[in-house]
Amino acid sequence: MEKISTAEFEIMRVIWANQPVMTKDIIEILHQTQDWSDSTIKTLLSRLVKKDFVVIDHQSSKYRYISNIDKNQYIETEMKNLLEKVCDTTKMKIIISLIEDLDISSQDLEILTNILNKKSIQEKVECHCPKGLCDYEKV
Amino acid sequence: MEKISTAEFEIMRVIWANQPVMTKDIIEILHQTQDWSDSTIKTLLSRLVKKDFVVIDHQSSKYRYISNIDKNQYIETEMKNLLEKVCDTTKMKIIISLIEDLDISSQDLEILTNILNKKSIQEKVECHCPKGLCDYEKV
DNA sequence: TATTTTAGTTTATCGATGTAAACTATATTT
DNA sequence: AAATATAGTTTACATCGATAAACTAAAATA
Repeated sequence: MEKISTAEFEIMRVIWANQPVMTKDIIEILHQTQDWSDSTIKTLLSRLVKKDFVVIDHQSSKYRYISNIDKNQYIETEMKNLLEKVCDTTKMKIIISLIEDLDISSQDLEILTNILNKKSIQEKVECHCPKGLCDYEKV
Repeated sequence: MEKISTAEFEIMRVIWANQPVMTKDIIEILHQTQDWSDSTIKTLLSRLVKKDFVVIDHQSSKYRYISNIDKNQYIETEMKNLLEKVCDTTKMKIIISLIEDLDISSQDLEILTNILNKKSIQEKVECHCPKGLCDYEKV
């Protein structure tokens, strides 16, 4: 999958939060946090369009940008990719560490509890690492 | 923090799983999965040493490499960085999605349940996004 | 110790990313 | 329609990452 670079992500943030939005506004909003020239922002924006993360909404003969991917979906996918890099036996432990730092609403807790109740719990989770590439006993 | 690039990460995998390990073995193991020349592997290895992710274990006058960071710790940090990019109100929802795809052992379930029980649950989690940069109502 | 192995270093090329000036085109307003 | 504001494109350059050849150094072994 194409990736969104760090700088490009800052553009995406603005689009996600304000779409449909025009260049002028993107520039204005970013000037509050980034010390970038207008040109830089335009370059990044055009790269995002080229990568198809952003599309142009051509209503009323104006250029207004809208995102072509869901932010949370994108982050979730990236997180999944990271999780794939560790042994199956360790994934849940990492998730638990993340949860320790989060605020939880009663609603989310309920959803989570439901999922946990429905899940089939195993005595032991199997490691599926390729030979010579597992480290779970060593970490 | 310095980052481990995609290619470098493949070297780290081998080191984590086989440390202390010497270049020859790293090369041999990687040849099973990567179509890289020996040179490439050596270059990547030297960059990792330079970035201090890997150090040399100089026992018995041999070069043996060992990692200087914990793998799970590294992945966890990267995941935290990703989570920081979304609104506080959404973080837990993403984590829940991740959990849906994971196998859970009874032990991990117990740990998680304990943590959840101890956590103070809020009626609603507050959004702390900077003005004009939140999208939680729009996603 | 002379010869092989195995390692480590230097140098290089190519594509992606960060950053931006300059130039062209299209809307909007006068 | 002319003038101005806004947008979009081209070009550029420096740095970083992926990839690797070539060369040097240090172990291991014959």
